Amino acid sequence: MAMSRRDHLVATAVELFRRNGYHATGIDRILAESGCAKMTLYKHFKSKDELILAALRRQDEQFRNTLMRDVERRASTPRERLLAVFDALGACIAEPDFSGCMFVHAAGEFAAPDDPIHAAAAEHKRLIRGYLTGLAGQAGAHDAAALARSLMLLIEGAVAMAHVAGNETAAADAREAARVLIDHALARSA
Amino acid sequence: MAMSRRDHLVATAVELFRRNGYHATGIDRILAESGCAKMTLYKHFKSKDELILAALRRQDEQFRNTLMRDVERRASTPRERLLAVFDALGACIAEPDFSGCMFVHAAGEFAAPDDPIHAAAAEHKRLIRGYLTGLAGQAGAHDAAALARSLMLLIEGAVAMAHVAGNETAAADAREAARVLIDHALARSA
DNA sequence: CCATAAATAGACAGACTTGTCTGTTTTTCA
DNA sequence: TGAAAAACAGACAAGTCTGTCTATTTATGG
Repeated sequence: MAMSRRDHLVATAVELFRRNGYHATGIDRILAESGCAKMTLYKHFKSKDELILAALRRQDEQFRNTLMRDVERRASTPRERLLAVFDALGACIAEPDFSGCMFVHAAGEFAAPDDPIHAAAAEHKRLIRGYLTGLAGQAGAHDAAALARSLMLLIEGAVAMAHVAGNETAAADAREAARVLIDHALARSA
Repeated sequence: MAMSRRDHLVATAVELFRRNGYHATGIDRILAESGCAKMTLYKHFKSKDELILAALRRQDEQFRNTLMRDVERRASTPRERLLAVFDALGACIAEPDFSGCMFVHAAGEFAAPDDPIHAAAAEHKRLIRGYLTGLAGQAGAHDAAALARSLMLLIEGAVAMAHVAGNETAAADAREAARVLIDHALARSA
């Protein structure tokens, strides 16, 4: 089954927003790249901001699904899965067109916390953190939420340093630090 | 001594770029806010991009000076100073107009790694990391660079999570994780 | 005090932006 | 096949953007 015109538009938008930013990516560019007409876009979306929101929602779902599938494929025990998150992260960062976290960039370009776009980015981060909290709980951490929060910092930091500073070792650094924090959290809980 | 017209322009640009992003902040807004004429701007800077570069350079210097002064004031031993970095970070995040890292946002809006603006952001991160490496070395870490890289991830992650997701505990979480990583690194080196 | 430099206001060009409108063509589906 | 829906191309409006230009006013330093 072929992608609907709407989906095609959103998929193109994700790629362009991810690689070039939100304000710097014009509607016309998205239309040209996707081969859609302008009226098709404005039939499906009230405004560019709505398209941005749709792009963020799509990327949120796809990213989390890919992450969870990857992690389950890579490891079977909860503790190993916490570490496998960082292997998946490393693969993501190593991709040739890696360009940082489009949610962080969205929050940067739409800085007001009550902006729906900023709020969508915030929700994405909370969902990822929730996933980590679940894994940490399964692993037997005494304070699963605290472990998840600290691992989340390593993930966000690795993405930022890899993108901004081109730090090639970011994911590996994060994995090693995560191992120490996980061991510490699980030892304390035992 | 009053600020030169040029410095005033750059200081205003820093504030507006930091709070509202780069593409979203127009030249006219900067001029209105600073009370400068357009020709004054274009006498001092060849283009908006040059003004952005000057703003990043100014913020880099000011941020690192403030950080180092704060850390030295807060603690005296190298190990305590590594932790004090996170106290300074907490104060920075708690400020009412905190709006994330303008270098990360710059890299997001100017994604090409060879863009001078992206390069300036990268250099800022390397300088901060270098500062941490120095402190880690003084603290006696066996692999000072590795400890600095992991602490850097916590810092970047805390800034991102505080800004994107409004995570109030980010700095405290980062500090606690840093304590574990520092203890681990110093124990291994002893 | 006067000459030189710097900063000013404001118009202007040209390109680019989002979003609307019209009319035609294609697709879909019954 | 034929009617209804969807997508199409492209012009257009109204606004914004950066950057240039001119002409006037303000500072400054010898």
